Amino acid sequence: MKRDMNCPPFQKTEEKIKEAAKKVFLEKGFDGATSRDIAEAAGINIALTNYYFRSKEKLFMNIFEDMIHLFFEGSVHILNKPISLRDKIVELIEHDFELMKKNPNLVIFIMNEVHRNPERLVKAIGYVKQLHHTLFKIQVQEAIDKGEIRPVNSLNLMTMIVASVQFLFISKPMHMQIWQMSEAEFARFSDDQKQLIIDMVTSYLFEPVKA
Amino acid sequence: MKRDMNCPPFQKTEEKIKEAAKKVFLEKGFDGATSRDIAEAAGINIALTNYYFRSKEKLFMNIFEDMIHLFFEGSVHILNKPISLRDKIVELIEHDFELMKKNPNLVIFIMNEVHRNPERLVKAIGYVKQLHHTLFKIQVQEAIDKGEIRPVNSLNLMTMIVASVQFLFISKPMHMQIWQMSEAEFARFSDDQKQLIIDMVTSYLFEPVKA
DNA sequence: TATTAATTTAAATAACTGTTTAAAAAAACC
DNA sequence: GGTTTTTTTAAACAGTTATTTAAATTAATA
Repeated sequence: MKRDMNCPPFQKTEEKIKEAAKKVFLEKGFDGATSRDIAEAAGINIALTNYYFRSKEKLFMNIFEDMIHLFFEGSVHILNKPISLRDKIVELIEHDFELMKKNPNLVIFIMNEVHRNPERLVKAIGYVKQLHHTLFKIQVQEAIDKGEIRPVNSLNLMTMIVASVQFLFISKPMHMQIWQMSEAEFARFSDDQKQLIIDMVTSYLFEPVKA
Repeated sequence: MKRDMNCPPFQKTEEKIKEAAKKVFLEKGFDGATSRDIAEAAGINIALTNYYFRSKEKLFMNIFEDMIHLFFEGSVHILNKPISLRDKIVELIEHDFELMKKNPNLVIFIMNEVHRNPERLVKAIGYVKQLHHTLFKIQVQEAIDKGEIRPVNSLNLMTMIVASVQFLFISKPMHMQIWQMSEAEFARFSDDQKQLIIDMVTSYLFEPVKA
């Protein structure tokens, strides 16, 4: 007879595997991670990963989709919030920063896996189509028309913003190695960087220029 | 008796292997690339990679060091050129852009391998210590003291610049997928992005602000 | 409690990994 | 031309890979 899917044992192991797999995949990537790595990190038998997820590839895609979701959902939400353009830009930067602080190797993981296998993104993407038409895009165009900000393509602007934030965390290991930074020093450097980004972007856009 | 190391056959195979290995490693990374991949790409027997480079790890490090060198040498040179700060910033951005155009997956390769194994950077780094004291750093400080530019930490400024350029190419596969760009469209988008970076950075630094 | 289903285990699978071997081929040297 | 050295090859190596099997254990059900 069928088993109640809500009882602890089932959920617990499957969740344990997912958590372990997320950790290992984010650290080592798909190619660098082995089924045994994941099983060991989860403290379970190797066969269980395939019992619950059928294959390494399926387990990976499960987590990859979660990560893509985590990567985009917050930003998409903010891009469509009914707030001023200035506030929106600041909120975008600060949200992205917090996301990166909590998940330091989320970006390098996603970028590397998409680089290795772009087709995977197609399977996981779906709702990201919402990026094509956002309130942000409209607001930028309106602000330009009213002469409130300098003329700028909204996609270029958006790329500039996320580049500044996300590259910092992609290059974190390199920065720490080259400049001999501790975690605390990098955190301080990050905060300075965040402030510079906000300052530079808002100044560039909104500050009136001397004739 | 010893063989003349300058005659064609020796150089040719070793160079063939290096070229193939560079291609494969840059595409798939250390974990994703196999000895057989490289041998096949070079059109040679598998045993030859170990005959010439002793191990996959040694072959990788050989190429990794080249790539680190390629990654830094141009920028370090420009950072120390005796030209104006404004010209230097523009030249830095344009040089990095050209480098990325010619080697689209150089940055994601380096960032990912350093992320996977930071100790490797120590072995390959050496001369990058030159980054610590550059003419650029002095110039920024002088310009601040003279009130010619806004006060800004030179490392933060430098990071901002390379982030904008390099992130674009790290995220190239993602951009092309999400926005359904062709290579040509991405190239155009890149150029717009480059112009925005130059415009934003120089405006922010040099433009006098209305009281 | 007996039975049925779900979960976990150890062991084995076949394919693939980096690396080595020993013999063959090519080149260099006298 | 004959000998020695260097280069290339096919084959095998031992270890690891993802995945499967079939048996053992646990939990659920009636």
